[in-house]
Amino acid sequence: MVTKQLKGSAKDEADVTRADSLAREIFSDIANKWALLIIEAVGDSTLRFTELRNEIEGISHKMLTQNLRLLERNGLVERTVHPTVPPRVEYALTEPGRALRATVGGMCDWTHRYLGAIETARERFDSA
Amino acid sequence: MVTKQLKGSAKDEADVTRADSLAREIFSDIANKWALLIIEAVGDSTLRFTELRNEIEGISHKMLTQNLRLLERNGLVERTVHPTVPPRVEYALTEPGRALRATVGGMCDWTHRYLGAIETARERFDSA
DNA sequence: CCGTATCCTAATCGATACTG
DNA sequence: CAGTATCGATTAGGATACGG
Repeated sequence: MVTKQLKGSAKDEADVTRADSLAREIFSDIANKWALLIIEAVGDSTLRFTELRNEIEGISHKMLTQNLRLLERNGLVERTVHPTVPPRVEYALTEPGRALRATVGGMCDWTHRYLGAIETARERFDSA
Repeated sequence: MVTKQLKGSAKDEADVTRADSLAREIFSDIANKWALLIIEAVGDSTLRFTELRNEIEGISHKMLTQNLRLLERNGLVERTVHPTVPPRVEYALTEPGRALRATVGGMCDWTHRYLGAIETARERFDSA
């Protein structure tokens, strides 16, 4: 259960408690706008920093590096530096990254599928 | 493409541009830790405010109401007020909400599935 | 080209108190 | 019980500048 974590620490449950806490931590790392958009943007490609920046509308230099580091740390993204000058740095999804990408793709599909329904819901809500 | 939005407004592309911008807006609403955890927590149940609060470890009163409003506004969650005293307010997923829940469930499964791999990746990363 | 660091503003969040 | 409002404190995030 990702919705639960850190609970009391009866010695027998110490491990599952730790796992829950870790699960939540990972979930919190991943479940944010920029991280998910990056995963979606990389997809099956191998992209350079600047290419990613152009691919993801509105992301700042800082947010991109920050989230790429985060994804790299959690092993979702692999970073390859080509020691040329000027440097060439490429990003690609790892196996875990591609696995997550499947569900992120689902979220994107969902967004488009329900776009109209959501717009209507918003209008109803806002006029109340 | 959820990764793109607001682009230039050549009159022919005005509609798709608007749709992209809306898609991104919705995606940003939804792709946050608390919103996703709430969706996961509600699931197929009908839960009261306090039940939800207990279900989601670490969420504050404020974050819960705030995100419930957000989900309600976007038509993912249905709010039912029973005019008793004390009041009884129940939350359940709508059809769009349940559809999204499927993919959120996928994210949670993913988290548990790759827990070990991620922990290892982190250790490697942190010792560098 | 890519990354880090700094500064500064805006947004987030928790705690608390108050209403129906 | 559920919701709103307010207030500090923390953090996120953009802009900029500089180094490899």
